[in-house]
Amino acid sequence: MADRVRVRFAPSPTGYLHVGGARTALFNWLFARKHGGVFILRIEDTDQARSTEASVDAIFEGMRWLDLSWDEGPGAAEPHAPYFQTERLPIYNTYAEQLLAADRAYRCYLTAEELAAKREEQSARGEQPHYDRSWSEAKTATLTDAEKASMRHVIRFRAPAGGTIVVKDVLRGDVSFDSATMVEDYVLIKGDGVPTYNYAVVIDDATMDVTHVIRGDDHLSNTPKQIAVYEALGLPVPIFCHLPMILGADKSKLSKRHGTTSVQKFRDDGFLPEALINYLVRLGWSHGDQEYFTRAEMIENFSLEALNKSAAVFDFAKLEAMNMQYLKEADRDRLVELLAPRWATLGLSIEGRDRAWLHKVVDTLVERSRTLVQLAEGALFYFDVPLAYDPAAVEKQLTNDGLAHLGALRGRLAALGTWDETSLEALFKAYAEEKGAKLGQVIQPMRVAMTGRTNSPGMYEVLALLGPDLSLRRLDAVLSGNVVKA
RNA sequence: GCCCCGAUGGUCUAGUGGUUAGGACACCACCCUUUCAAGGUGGUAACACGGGUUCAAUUCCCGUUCGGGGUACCA
Repeated sequence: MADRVRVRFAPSPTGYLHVGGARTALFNWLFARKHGGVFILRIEDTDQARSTEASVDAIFEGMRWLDLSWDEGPGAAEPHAPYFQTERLPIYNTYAEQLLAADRAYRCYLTAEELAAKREEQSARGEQPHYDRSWSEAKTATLTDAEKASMRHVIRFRAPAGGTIVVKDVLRGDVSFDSATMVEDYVLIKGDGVPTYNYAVVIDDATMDVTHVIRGDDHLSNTPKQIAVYEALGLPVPIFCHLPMILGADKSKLSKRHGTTSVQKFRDDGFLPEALINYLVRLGWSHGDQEYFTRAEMIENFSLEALNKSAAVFDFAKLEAMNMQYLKEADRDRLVELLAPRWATLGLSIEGRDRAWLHKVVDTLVERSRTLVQLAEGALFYFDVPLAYDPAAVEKQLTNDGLAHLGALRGRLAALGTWDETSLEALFKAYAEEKGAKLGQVIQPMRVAMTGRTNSPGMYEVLALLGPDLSLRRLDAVLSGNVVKA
């Protein structure tokens, strides 16, 4: 076995990149980086019916977005090519032949229908459905060579007669399984010549010199089956680390019905990749009380031993809170870049807009937005577009009194020499004092006139960013009753 | 059914054979305040249960309960 750490992420391309998979990839990636090891990406596409090319692309795209680069695999170095299981069929066959020759595997000519029928009978008799090992002995003698060659069959593993198989797991310690009950004569190569997961994963990890298998908890129970194959082949067994699962609010395995689980969807929903990564790394791993980590800090402090053993419930609210913190600290130019296409979809163009103006717009919105979506939508009123006035806001603030204030303010604003926050603040305060009104009584109607809503960033900064022209036009529209509610 | 894993506030978690059981999110209150946020301060809230071991168990052991996973020609 290689003395250098070699780990892998081996997703099945049967959908988008799931956050659970992303976290598994992240832990593998961190472990590799921490130990100067190699991070491999392998595509487990043996499920012909469900695997799609689009999913493969989604995995690449998701990994790249999260900045989880792989050292070996598609598009990277390929010393152990190929990295798609469906392209490795000859390799699985070579080892299967070896197993066959050593009588650690045998061909089973039972058809899927016959198998199903037997299972049904067993259930009817109150037994647990199981393969009865009917082809375990040299029954092939009853078949001619021609028949053997032409008949569709599977290759089954000849499970060890008995004994205990111990899975050495970094997190759970030594987990013992009784091989008599846990390892049956399971299918290695399916009737269509494609290997099953439990077999392919062994051959791949062994031939790719994987030293540590870091994967989801759901694979722990299958590990003894895999170890039995390593042993039958005399291959070195890697070190295992089974990660706790990620659950939904109802404590069942996290799935679509609990909310977003696709990495791409999180991106589309306006999350920053570093926020998702930071949230994910804290799901099952911790370093004291620290909540926020830079990539360098994660690598620096990561260790398998510090992983948590119990499953974790995915908390969307906490992810959002983290995203807001990352949004606040994000480079403003980068945010503008990310926002531009979103604004474009909303019909807003930043063409010709001053960079400083855009930065200021983002500044006023960033601490009241949990996602880029909220940020993009929240900026609508800053652009010269017709506003959709919130009916409740209009009713509450554009009253006779409110309108009267706005009317009185109109002239003063038009006459304002320097249109900036300081001057605007002075103007409003002087006016309110003069009228003996509370600031809120004059600012709230103004807010509704300028933004169509009762809540917004500070009024002075909003007006300053709107500029005198647009501000006055909106004021006039409201004063003339030209208000479109929505 | 059988096998395996797990259990600290609602959620993510820190932690210890003797602690006022700590932090974060969420929630509540107050402060700030032109609204909404953000920010600040404070608060409600947890060691699943039963047995052991021990001077002392949240911590170690066993059992129970509950949760999760596996038991495919899915991965």
